[in-house]
Amino acid sequence: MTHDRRTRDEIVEAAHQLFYGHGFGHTSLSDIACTGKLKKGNFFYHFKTKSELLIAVIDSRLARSVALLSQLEMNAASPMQRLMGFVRSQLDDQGEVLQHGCSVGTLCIELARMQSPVLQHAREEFMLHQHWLASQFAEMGHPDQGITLATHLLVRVQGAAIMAQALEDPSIGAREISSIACWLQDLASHPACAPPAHPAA
Amino acid sequence: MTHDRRTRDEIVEAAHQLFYGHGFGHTSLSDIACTGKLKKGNFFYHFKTKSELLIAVIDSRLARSVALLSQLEMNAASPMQRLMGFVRSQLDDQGEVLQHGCSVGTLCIELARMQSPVLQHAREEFMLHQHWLASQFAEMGHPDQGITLATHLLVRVQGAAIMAQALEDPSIGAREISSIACWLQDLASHPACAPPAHPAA
DNA sequence: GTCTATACCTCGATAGAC
DNA sequence: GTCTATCGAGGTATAGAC
Repeated sequence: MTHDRRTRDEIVEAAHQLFYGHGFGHTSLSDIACTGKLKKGNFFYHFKTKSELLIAVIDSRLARSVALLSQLEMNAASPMQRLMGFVRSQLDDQGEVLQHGCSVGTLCIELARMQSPVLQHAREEFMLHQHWLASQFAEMGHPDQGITLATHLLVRVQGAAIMAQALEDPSIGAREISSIACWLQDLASHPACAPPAHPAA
Repeated sequence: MTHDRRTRDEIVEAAHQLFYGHGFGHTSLSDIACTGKLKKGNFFYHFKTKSELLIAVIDSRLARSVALLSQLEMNAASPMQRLMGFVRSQLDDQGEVLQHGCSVGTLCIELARMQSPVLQHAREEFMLHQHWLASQFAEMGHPDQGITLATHLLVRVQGAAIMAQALEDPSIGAREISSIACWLQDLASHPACAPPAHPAA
């Protein structure tokens, strides 16, 4: 039972790494088997299909995201600090995002193109981020535009991740961090009712 | 000879559509054969490998991009109008980009994950856009920051395309167009030597 | 629970008739 | 130049011994 659970988690972790680095479609069960100690034929004791394995991977990512966000809330006092903490966690020079792209974004794109029903589940991580960011913007004094501003922030983070990966230039991440910081500064100094200069509709 | 060329072009066009909509890896030669009149086994008279077909598709896309950019130069008088013309061409509500993502961005991501040598070729379209945009920014009075500003613009466009596709919400494109318009307005009203408020490093 | 062996499929690519 | 037939590799998934 417990042993069951542990090897299952090991499979999920190995799959997470490979799906992230090479994509879902281009990762075979043999690839996953190679990294671990298990043989290929044994996956189907733990998961009925490859898609079910993917769902488990997404669940594990969601749990990580929840942990990250709550850690940001504990470590940063102001909404502005929390927002910048989020941005840095995504676009850190050392992080994987600039190298492999954002795991959520790239997965969603791949699943959308495959017309996979799992897309809906993968999307939940985006929405988790979106609503957390929106609540930070609300606390900053922009309750009505929370979702809009959150989406705009995600647009920038995703765009930076793509361009950094496509052009193999991690400095794009650092530059976008600075740019976002400027934007948030502007936003914070605006009164709540006035339309903010930038991501307004 | 001429007939040769025409069926070849038809294959390239069909492949372009399918690679765009479903990705390179998830499009089989059988899929391409289904849309056209040719049988599968016949591809290899026109292309030695599937990768070679991909290169031909990229070449055709590059030609289209060149045509688009020169058309923008003809139709718009000011750099600002040209920049906005570019942004609209990418994020137009009717366009394919919001539905399928940007063809360049999604292809680069997929090829990077496959560690395909063709990535370098696919990247050329990004660089074409990047340098054209940079020259527009230079003409607007920001010659030193041309590439930086161009990259930032691409970050936003790519990000909007990803988020629109991932969340299946095309309105993200329209909102990002407005946001970029505001940013460019700000930029235009700044003197060349002063650091612009937003995408500065 | 983990292994080996294998069924069954689809893919990219080749061979050779026409 | 286009067709049919087919090969070999590699994929997901299953069966059954241990």
